Amino acid sequence: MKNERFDFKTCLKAFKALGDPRRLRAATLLAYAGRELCVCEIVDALAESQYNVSRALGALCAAGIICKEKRGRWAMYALADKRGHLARHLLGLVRPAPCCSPVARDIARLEKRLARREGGVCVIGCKC
Amino acid sequence: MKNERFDFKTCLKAFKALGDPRRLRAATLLAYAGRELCVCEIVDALAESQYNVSRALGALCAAGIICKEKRGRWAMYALADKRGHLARHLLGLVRPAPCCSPVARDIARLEKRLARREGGVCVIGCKC
DNA sequence: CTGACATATGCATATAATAGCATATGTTGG
DNA sequence: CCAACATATGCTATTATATGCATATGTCAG
Repeated sequence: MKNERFDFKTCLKAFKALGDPRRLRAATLLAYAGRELCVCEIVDALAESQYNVSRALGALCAAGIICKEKRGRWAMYALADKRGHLARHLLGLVRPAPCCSPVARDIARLEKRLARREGGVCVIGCKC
Repeated sequence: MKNERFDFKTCLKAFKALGDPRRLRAATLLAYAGRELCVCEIVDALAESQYNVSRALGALCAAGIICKEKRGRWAMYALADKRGHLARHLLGLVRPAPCCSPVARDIARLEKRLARREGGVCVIGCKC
C-alpha cells in the first residue's frame, strides 16, 4: 500500500465523487466507522433525508469509493476493499474530528446510533 | 509528511478542484514537471485554449493546489509549497504516464516544449 | 397473499458549473 | 506614449448536477 499509484480515470472519478460535501461526509463516516453501516444509520448520522443519502451512497458506489451489500431488506455500505486502496488513501487524509467540523457532528451522531444496535446489527430502521 | 491530515473544508476544496479532467491534467502536469511552468507552456502541453487553461489554473490556485508567481508579463505556476502538502499527496497518487492516458500525451508535449526553453526560461510565448 | 417497511429511482425543475467570444489588464520594447 | 504581447475576466448561452416529490422495488412478518 506504499507508493501505490492509480490511473488517471480512476483518480478523476474518485476526486469528483469526493468533491461534494455530503458525499465526502458519508465517505469519511464510513472510513471512520471501519465497518459496514446500514443506510438508516447513515441517514441518522448525517441528519440528511433518506433521498439525499441514498443518492450520495449510490454515487460513491459508482465511483468505486464504497461498496454495497444487500442483506435482506437492509443495504449495508462500507469502504471499498478490492479496488478501494485509493479510497483509503484519500479518506486517510481527512482529519476525523476536529471540533466544529461537520464530520465531528456526524461521528457523534453515529456513535449514539451504533449504541442502539442489538447483537451488532441495526434493528431500528428509518424513522423518517 | 507522514500520516498528515487536513481539515474537512481543505480536503473538500481540493477534491472538487481535482474532480475535473482539465484541472486534474494541469495539476498532474505541474506535479510531474516539479518546477515552475509558464501559462503558455501549459497551454501547449494540454493542447487546450488559453481561455480554458487560464480558468483551470485560476481554480486550482483558489483551491490551494498550485500557486502563481507573476514575473513581468509572464505568469508562472507550480505546485503549492506552503499549504501544498495535500496537493502533493493527492497528485502523488496519479500514475504519471501509462500509455494511452491523457497525462502521457500532455507530458510528451511538455517535454518538447521545455526543450525549446533558452537559459531555462520560456522565450516563445503563445502562438494562439 | 397482504401490508408494512427499507431503500432506490423517474421525472420535472432549480441550481451551479462550463464554454466561447470578445475584451480588459498589465508589461515590455521601440 | 504606442503597439505588441501574455494573461485574466465579464457576459451570455449551454450543459451538467442537485433537489423534491411521489412512487417503484424488493423483502419480511403474519
